Amino acid sequence: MTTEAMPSSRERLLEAAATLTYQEGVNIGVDALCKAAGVSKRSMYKLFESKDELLAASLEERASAYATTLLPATDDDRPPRERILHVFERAEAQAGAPDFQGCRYLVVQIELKDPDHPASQVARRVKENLTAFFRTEAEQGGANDPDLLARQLILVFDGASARAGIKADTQDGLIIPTVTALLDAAHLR
Amino acid sequence: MTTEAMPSSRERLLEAAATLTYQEGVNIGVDALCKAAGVSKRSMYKLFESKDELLAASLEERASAYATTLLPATDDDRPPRERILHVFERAEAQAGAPDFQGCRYLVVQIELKDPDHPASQVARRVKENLTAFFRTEAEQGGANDPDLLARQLILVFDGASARAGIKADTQDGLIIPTVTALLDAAHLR
DNA sequence: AGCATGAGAAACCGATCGGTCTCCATCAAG
DNA sequence: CTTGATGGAGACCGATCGGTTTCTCATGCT
Repeated sequence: MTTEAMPSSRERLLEAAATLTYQEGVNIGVDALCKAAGVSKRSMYKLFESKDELLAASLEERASAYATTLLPATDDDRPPRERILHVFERAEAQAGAPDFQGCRYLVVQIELKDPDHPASQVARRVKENLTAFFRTEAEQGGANDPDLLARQLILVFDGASARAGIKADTQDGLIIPTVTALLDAAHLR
Repeated sequence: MTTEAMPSSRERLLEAAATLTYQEGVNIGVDALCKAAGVSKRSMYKLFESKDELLAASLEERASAYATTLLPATDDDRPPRERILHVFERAEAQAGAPDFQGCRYLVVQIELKDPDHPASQVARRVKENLTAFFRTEAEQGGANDPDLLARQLILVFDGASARAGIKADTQDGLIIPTVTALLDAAHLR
């Protein structure tokens, strides 16, 4: 039972990195991260090569949970249209949270302008996986141009995330009609 | 003639701030800004209250040129649909530039998470003006729900900007079909 | 009991942050 | 020529950056 109650230094660092870089930006200091995690810098630098690697690892660790949250369950046998809409319903729900600042995988790529940064590479992979899901569904659903539809959907997904992150729009009643219009235009079943 | 040849310290600072914060992020140092502008810190702090105000002023100064570039000419009497598409054609052209990093007014709001930052306020106003243009055109064009269409369009606009900024998509043949689908769905003339 | 290991606290490193201040060269008015 | 205002160069301020090192102490193994 103690296995759950006491997260390791590594887990606490990953948690603090995910939370603080999301709230404060990637320029948050190593001192602040370690203090929040209750871990000394010495220990941190034994567990991770650098701050950059810590940031990348914290994104990596959340990647599967992120996919699980957004994507329909593996035994979900609804048609592609509903499976795609499911993703946007989840996204809309997330965007409604008061502390939502936009999809972390988008934000981190914008803040770190370097595409070669380890964290940027993790973020890019996460987005590519989501796009691949859209493309597969678009093919399954017989869309006119599955690749175009997938690109349109990730475009709307990231746009909604960015707009919600800067609190430019409540998004109420915005995303679903937009996605529906695109699905209709592609004649997706 | 000398009026053009020799930009003032103020102009050089605004230019350097716009260029460097766009390329390197808002965390670029004051030293670097002043060095790039060929202006001493002493002079900079006489011309501007703070780095934050310099950043805000540099965004403000580009705002009208930004609108002029994107929006159709005042004597452009094409129907709303073409006037809206004009904006996205311009945006697509900008996104194709090799050094394009996404709309600066979006990026600056994401990087400065504080909505009260003077630069964030300038950026928000610029976006609101663009949204207002979309809404006006949507009304003129008899869209089903002009407000919804305007929100959808700015959503796509920012999404495309963000995706292009992180170089996630070339955007070739993506934006125009997407916007067209939304205009059709809204039955815009 | 003795000793190696590991980790936390914190000093320390050079660099840079935003911002202020001193020094000095320039230049125009008298 | 003298004087005073201007502004550039850059030292300087305390704070913080990412990262390293020292010191200390608790733990556990033999």
